[in-house]
Amino acid sequence: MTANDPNNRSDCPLSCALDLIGDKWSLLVIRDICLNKKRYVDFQSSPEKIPTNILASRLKRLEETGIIVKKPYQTKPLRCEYLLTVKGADLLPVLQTLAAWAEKHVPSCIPAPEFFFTLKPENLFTR
Amino acid sequence: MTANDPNNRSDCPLSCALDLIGDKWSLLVIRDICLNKKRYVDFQSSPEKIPTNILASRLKRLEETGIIVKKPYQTKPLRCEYLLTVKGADLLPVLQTLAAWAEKHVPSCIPAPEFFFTLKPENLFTR
DNA sequence: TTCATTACTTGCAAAACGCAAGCTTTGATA
DNA sequence: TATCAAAGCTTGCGTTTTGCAAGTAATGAA
Repeated sequence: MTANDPNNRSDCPLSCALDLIGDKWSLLVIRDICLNKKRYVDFQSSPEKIPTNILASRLKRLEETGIIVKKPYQTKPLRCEYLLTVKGADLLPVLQTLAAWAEKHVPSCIPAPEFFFTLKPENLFTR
Repeated sequence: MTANDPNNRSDCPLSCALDLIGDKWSLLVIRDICLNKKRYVDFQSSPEKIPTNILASRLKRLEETGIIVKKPYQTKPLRCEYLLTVKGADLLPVLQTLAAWAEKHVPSCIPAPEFFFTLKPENLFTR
C-alpha cells in the first residue's frame, strides 16, 4: 500500500496538500479570490499573466477538489463567479505565512499591503 | 516593467515564493530535512518516492537559491549532507500551516506526529 | 575479485506548460 | 441591420518538465 487515496503520493498531510495545490499557479488564483477577485477576466488581469488554458484547468481542478465553487451571478449571458469554500478560505493562513517568508527572505519582492495579513478565513467563504 | 527580478513572474511576495518552491517536490525535501534527513538516500527513502533526477535537480536549485547548503561530512569518499539555512528553516511555519490545513480538510491523509508542530525554525538551521 | 553503497547522470517517452488563435453568447454601437 | 466589443472559454501545437529505467564513479567490505 502506498496511500489511502491512489491520487496521493503518500498519506503525509504535506504531500496530500501539495498534490492538490502544489504547483506554480493554484495558490495565486486563491490569492486573487482572497483579494476579492471573482471572475475569469479578473484572474487574467493579475500581473503574473496566467495563460488562459492554465487558468481554465486550475479553476476546474480547484472546483473538483472543493476549494472553490463556481456560482452564476447572471443568466443572460450566463456569467459565473468563483468563490472560496471553507476549505479554500482556510488556505489563507498558508498564503499569509508564505508571503511573510518571502518578505523576509526574497529581496526582490514588494511587501503585500498591510490589510492582507489582517484578513481572516471566516470572512472569505460563501455559504 | 514586470518584476524587479526577471526570474520572478511578479513582485508579489506570494508569487516570488512560488517561483522558488512552488512545485510538487521542493517542500517535501524541506520537510525531510526538518525531520532530520540529511543525505541523498534519506530523501529517496521517503514514501513519495521522488525520481532520482528530480531529486538531484531540486537539491541543486534549493542550494542555488540559498534555502539549503551542501556540506561535506567525510572526504573518502567525498560525502555531503544537505542542511537548512535560516532562509530554509523559516519555511517550517509554512509546512506546519499547510499540514494543519490538510489534516483538517483532506480526509485521506494521516496526521503528522505531534512533535512536528512543536518544531521551531531556530532549532533547524546550521551555522 | 566481486559485491554493495552512495550519489548521481543520461536517455527517452509521456505529460504538462505556454503562446496564439479561434469560438460562442450577448449587449452596445453605427 | 451589420459590426464590434466583452466575457469565458477551447483548440492546436511546439517547448519544457517530469518520471521511469538504466548506467556510472568512487570506495569499502567480503
